Amino acid sequence: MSKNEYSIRDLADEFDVTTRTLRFYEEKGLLKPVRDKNSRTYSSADRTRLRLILRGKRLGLTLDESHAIIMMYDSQAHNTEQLRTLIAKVREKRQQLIEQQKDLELMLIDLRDSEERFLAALTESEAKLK
Amino acid sequence: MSKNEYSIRDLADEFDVTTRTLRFYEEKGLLKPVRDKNSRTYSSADRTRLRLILRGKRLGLTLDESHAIIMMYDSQAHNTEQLRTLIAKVREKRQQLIEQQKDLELMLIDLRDSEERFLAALTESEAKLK
DNA sequence: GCACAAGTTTACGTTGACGTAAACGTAATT
DNA sequence: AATTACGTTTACGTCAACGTAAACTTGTGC
Repeated sequence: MSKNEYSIRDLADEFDVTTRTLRFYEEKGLLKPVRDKNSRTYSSADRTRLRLILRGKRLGLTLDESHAIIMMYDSQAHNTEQLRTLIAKVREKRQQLIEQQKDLELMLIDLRDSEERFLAALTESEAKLK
Repeated sequence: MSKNEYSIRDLADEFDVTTRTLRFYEEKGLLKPVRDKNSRTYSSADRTRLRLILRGKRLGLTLDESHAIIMMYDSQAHNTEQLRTLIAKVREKRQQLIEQQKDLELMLIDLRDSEERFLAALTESEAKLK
């Protein structure tokens, strides 16, 4: 069974963030470590949330956006109405990411093209050196 | 032949940004419109750069990062040494984007999974209503 | 028992990416 | 000639996401 309690340093080291960042995320309501008056103890749920937050950041999401996604995951929707709006939100977010995926594809194509051009220019340039 | 001169309002409207934003990008060296003392005239090259910048933003790139990419594209590398370092930069950026692509895939999987769960909960919930 | 390493809170500072307001020029319309 | 619409510069304001410094508490080794 994998460990399910972490100190602030454990997480800071594992995810290469500062302790300040972890406290900041807590202040923002993104993490909820248990407080023993002089230290924080993070659960594996906190660890998972942190992983999601940082992944979100790498994709350019704001903390608020990641927060919204996490709350969707953690949601305990009971009635059908709540479930419907929740599903709608999930679909909207997915659609946004799919759009982003297209942008990413385009930028990768551009980069592939330019790499090719520079490679061609390079062989050309080397040829001149006989 | 498509138009190749644009006013600040043309571009602002087309890309749904404010004129302030366009002036800010100019100040940062990202756009270089011709100045006729009382107005800016943007070329189609400026328009292309703006498109790249905004695409970069949607992917979470900073203006500096987009700037770097644009300079790579516009680069007039002559000797083999310049070409080599340029190719290296392009490859590095590509690799970063490929990593981002993986993150995006993971987040999409998570969202698909949660959508499925909520859909299951919804049919469950509806069943109870007989 | 005392240094010291690692934790804590409080609070001001910083950077990026613009927003916003003031104060003004220019060109077209009325 | 005056209003209106759009442009300009200068400069301070703002918000997110932390950085950083100060001042303090709490186990831990020697």
